[in-house]
Amino acid sequence: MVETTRRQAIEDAASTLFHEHGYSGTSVRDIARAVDIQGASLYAHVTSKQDVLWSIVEHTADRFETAADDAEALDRTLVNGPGAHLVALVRAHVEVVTDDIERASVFVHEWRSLDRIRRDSMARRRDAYESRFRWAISNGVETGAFAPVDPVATAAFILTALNGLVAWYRPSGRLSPSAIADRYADLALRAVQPGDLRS
Amino acid sequence: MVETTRRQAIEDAASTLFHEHGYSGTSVRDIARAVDIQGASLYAHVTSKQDVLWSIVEHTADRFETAADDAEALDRTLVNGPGAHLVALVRAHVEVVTDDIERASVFVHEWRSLDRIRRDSMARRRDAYESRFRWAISNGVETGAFAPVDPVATAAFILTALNGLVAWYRPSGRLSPSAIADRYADLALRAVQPGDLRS
DNA sequence: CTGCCACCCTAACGAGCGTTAGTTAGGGGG
DNA sequence: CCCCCTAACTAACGCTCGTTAGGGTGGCAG
Repeated sequence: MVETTRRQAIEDAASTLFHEHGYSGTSVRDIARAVDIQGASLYAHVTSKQDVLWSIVEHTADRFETAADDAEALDRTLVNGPGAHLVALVRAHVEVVTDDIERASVFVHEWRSLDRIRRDSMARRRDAYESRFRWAISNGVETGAFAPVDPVATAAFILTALNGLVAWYRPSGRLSPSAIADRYADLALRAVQPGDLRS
Repeated sequence: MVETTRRQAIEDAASTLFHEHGYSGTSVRDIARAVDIQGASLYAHVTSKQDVLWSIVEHTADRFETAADDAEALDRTLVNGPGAHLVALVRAHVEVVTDDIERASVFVHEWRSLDRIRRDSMARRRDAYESRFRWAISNGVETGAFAPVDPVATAAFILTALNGLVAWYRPSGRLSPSAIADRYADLALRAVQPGDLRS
């Protein structure tokens, strides 16, 4: 990662540490040490520890939303059907996560450490994001393209599976990001596939 | 929750607080306050904060393993086929989570806060547990009962979806534990169902 | 040469951390 | 009546926390 600004280097270091030890488990001096600076010197670049967390979380929220926007725009749901729509959302999500697990992990787990106002605003954005999945699913259910699954539970199931990537994905692992995207898109699509179950 | 011993009350309170604010985000004095005691007085019942976490995590690990044991014993895999096996594992997991989300949540998220030795031992147990899912899946793939999915990625997908329950399940929510178990078992089974995908 | 600005330093603040030590109050059994 | 046990207390330890204040240095623009 080639840093352009000091501020960016700090956020990168903070992302790594928040990912590994959580927000509460990371001290300002830990972050400073990672960029070879005294703890107090951080405050020349940053207004507070909260501010660093917020910056990471908000930026990552933007990335997820933009990726979903692009996927939906490119895919033109109405033309390609609900299956393609769901697959596009899944692939977009996997790509954002694997492109920067550390920030994605902070986004997924540490938003609870935001102060009340910011946490509430982030909760709304997360809910709106989840609604895209709910809508894609209920749309497929209504048209008969999908099995008659519960859209809310199904969206939660799929989305938490996608977010679970942050717990096990490693760039050096066996599966490349695109291989994971393939498998996860396949699993998500199968999960809503119509037909009687052979148990 | 009717407490029998003081120690149990402390672990209950700690589970709630660890669930809400994480291990690092919870102080010994926070736990003490929740049971109406001075911070230092906790140490009459507990040897350290780590010890409380370990106790919660280990006990919950036992519960997951026992539930899976029972499910497999009751289901007699070889008789009922891989689909029933996978469904039994999924239902057992959902039941443990919904029976005590707070402890389950601590188990899922806070095991990283254990000291090295205990964390390593817990990592091994988690891996062994995940292997049950991998085995059930690869077994189904080999016999042709399931689609030719990647057992490792699929087990991770399903298991992280199940663990994701701790992020959204509330006892007062719309769906009862058994309704969730139904839906999640259905989704997991569909995800490995053979057949060409309609996208 | 001067002034500014980005950058980092040391020192310190008050609060809180996990934990130890020593003590006290109350109650049941010999 | 005394003894010990349980369960809690207060006080304090050394350390770390997030954050503020104020000062210094080096390079670039005027």
